[in-house]
Parts: sequence; C-alpha cells; structure tokens
Amino acid sequence: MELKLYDTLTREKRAFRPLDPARVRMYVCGPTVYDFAHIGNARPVIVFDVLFRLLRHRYGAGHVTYVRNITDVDDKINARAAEEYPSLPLNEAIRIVTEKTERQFHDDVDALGCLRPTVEPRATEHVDEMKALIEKLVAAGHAYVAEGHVLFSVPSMPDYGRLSNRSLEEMEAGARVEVAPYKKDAKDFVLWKPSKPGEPAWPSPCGIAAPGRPGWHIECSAMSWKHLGEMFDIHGGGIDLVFPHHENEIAQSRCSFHTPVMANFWMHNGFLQVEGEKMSKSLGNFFTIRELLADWPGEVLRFNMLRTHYRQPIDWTLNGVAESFNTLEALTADPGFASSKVEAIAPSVLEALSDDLNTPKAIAELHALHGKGDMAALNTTLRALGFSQRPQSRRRVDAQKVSALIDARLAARKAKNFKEADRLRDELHAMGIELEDKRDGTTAWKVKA
RNA sequence: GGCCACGUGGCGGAGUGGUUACGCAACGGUCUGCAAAACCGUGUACCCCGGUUCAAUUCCGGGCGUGGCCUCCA
Repeated sequence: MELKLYDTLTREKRAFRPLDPARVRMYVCGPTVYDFAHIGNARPVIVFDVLFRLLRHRYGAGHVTYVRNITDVDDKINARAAEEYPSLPLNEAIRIVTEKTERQFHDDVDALGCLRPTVEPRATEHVDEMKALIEKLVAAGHAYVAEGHVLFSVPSMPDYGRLSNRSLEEMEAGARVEVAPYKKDAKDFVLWKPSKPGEPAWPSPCGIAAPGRPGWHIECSAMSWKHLGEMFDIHGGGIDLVFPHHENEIAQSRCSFHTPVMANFWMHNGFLQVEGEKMSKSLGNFFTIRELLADWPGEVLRFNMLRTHYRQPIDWTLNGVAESFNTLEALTADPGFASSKVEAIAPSVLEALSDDLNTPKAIAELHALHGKGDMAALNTTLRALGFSQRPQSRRRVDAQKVSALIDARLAARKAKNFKEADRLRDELHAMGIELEDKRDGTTAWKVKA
C-alpha cells in the first residue's frame, strides 16, 4: 500500500512520492543546545524517528537521508554561557555549553529509542554556506544590506506566507513589534547581523566590513541545501515553527534556487500540554526528558508519546505514563521479545503507519497481534518501532529486604498463619512489590511501575 | 483582533452517513488459604443548536469550550 502523509503547505493528506526513491531526503529542525531538552522537545524527535524507520523499511535503510541540525549559535546560548562560566572568554564558554548540551541531548534521545539521524550538522560549521545563500539573495534582489545587517525583503516574494496561510496584508495589520529603523518593510527579517564585541563573529558577506553572525532562519536553509540539495522530500518540526521559522526558510531557499517548493511535504507535530495545562516553569509542570527518565524507562516515554497521533495535541499526564507502562509491559511479555533482535513490521501495523503515521491505530494492531497470539510478528514489529526492551521499573528496592520478607511470608504460610502472611504481603505491596505465588511453592516478585 | 487546530464511554484513543473499535482502569467468573498473574465475561460514548438526509457522532452552518501561532519556543 502507498504511504500517505499530511502536508501543511497544501493542507491535504496525499501519496508520498520521493523525488528520488534511491535517496529519500528528510530534514527536521533540531535542538538549540543550551539546556536539557524537555518532554515537548522529545515529541518531534520521537515522531520523526518513527517516520525515519518507516521510510527505511519502505525504501531500504541505505536509501534514506535524515538530517537533523544542531543549532549552536544563538542568543540563549550566549546568555547561558556567560552565566555559567563568567570567568572564561565567551567563545570558550559557549563551546563548553554547546558540547555538553549536545551530549545530554544524545543520551536522552538514545534512551527514548531514537536512531541517530544520518547527518547532524552544526550551524557554526555551515557559515560559509549561509553566506553563499545570502550573497545569492542579495544578487537576485531578494535581500539588501542596511547598517551592517542583511535583510530579506519579504515583499520581493509574492507568495510569501503560503505555509502559514497568511497574506502579506494580514501580516501588515498584525504587526505588533517595533520595527527596526533600517528595515525597508516591517516584515523583512534578518539574514545576517553585526556581532557585539566578544560575541561569536564571522567575516561578513556582501562587503560588510564589521564581523557578524547569521540570523535565526538561514542556518536551516544552508544545512538542508548542503546535505539534501535545493529541493527535497520532507521537512518537519513542531507546529510552532510554521511561522515565522519555516515560512522564512522557504523564502530563503526558494528565492535562492528559484524552486517551486523547498520540500514536497511539510510535516508538523502538535503541541504538548502537561496535566491539562501549558507546560511552564512557573506552573511547576515543566519536565525535562532527563527528569522523566529518572522515574520511567525511555521506552515507556516513547510509547506514551506514540499513543497520540502526531498532529493531535497531546496531554502528558502521570496517569497516562503509568498506563503506558502497564500496556507496554503486557505487549513485551513474550520471552521471545527479549531474545530476538529481528526487526520487521507486520502488514497491519505497516498499513496503519502508512496512513499519515497513525500510531494509535498501529498500537491497536499490536494489541490485535497479541490477542491472536502471533508473538513472532508482535516482537519483531515492536523492535522495528524502536522498542528494544521490556520496561523495568525505576523504583529502587532493597532486594535483600524483599527476599527476607518473602521468606518470612512463605514460612508463615507454611505454618498456616495466613494473617501474618497477608500482613507481610501488604508490607511488600507498600514498597511497590507485587508477589506471585507459583504452583511449585515458590514466590516470584516484581517491582511495580 | 487575524490565522490555525482540537472537543468520542472513568481515562487514552481509532473510525464510520445506518452494523462490537481497541487498550487501560473498573466489575463479575475460573484459579488461589486469600491474593497476584493468566484466561473468560461485562461497557452502546461521540460538546451544544440548527440544516441536509429515510438515517449524522460521521456532511454543512452557527455557537460554546480548550489549545497553538501572530514575539524566542517542539
């Protein structure tokens, strides 16, 4: 069956046909590395990992190129570096912050069962490409130099705004920010700006004497160009990036290369709330991936994320995660799951995923395989979806104490002192220990989620 | 204010113009000293108001609610 994907640009679900089936190309906006990634950041990483796996399955692992950038030049990074390492030169502090954060990010998403992208380009290693694009845009009349800045001229692109479905006139009316005096038009955005002393700086393009640094959007145009070409198949990210980030990427890339589209499919994952409220530090419901991994296995977090379709809003709740633990534990109970490393996607699951990544449906199909007793298909499909191990509770227990209590309970049972036996079981239960009396007279136990 | 999503049983969530989604939880049963696990069984829900229709949760219009973007943000 064919793969159908929803395209934000055309607002329709349609058949996916790669420009070149021998090289399917996907770009996803990656993290700005200045702090631990939060659970909202995890959503696109997991969602597009599933898509990456699906594309590899359909076109062959060697025929899919997945690029996810690392933004390592940004005001927030500078601020964090200055704050954490005030005694170091800023550039050195920045390097420490970005490298450390990148490692943390990798550790976190590895634990979530995500494959590494084919390429993870860093913005600071693509400044030459950014400058080349900026030069092209100026030469083509789509950008201009003003007071050491280079600005993209939004009115120079008649169909600017198609992705976010807003017309130039509408944006005119909605302008709320104070307009910098050097801008020809309020909507124009920065491609290059001067660096303040001490800030990261590179020789400027377009004959600007003072050193500068790139604007926010140009890096993605540059890195996708370098690694995927002038046009490619899929561009993904969070729905909040539609405007202005992706809109501006499109403007930069299309006006540089005179292409009808930048990517054939624009995919955006929905937002995440926590316990029914917007996640924010002030509400105290802000969770980093790292914090959640302390309490829950990564595969449980992954499963919980995939229970909701990627375009739907997701309400991240403690109850939901606990339910995911139980469900995933049941689905991975077959001993064959742990022993086999074979990956394969069962036809029913493939069909669900091929319908715009319908992961809730796919999970229902996993339950159907489980119900039918088709454990081989279930196990290999789970692995293909990135679930590599059965969830283990993160509760810490004193195993010696547990076995002592269990021995005492077995003794009490033998003596038919059932009141004492039940009391001991309750005590263990309070510690999060679930008992299972086997037929052979022994007692197995496990730690609850 | 403009633009855009979403609103299904206790919870998650698929899907459909007329037939049981599925899962979790709960409840009943088998099993057990009692439990747990496992297995069997039990749930007729689709925000509101109009319209179209023989028939709407499903299509159309309006309303209400929630969230997102318009400024850094997945």
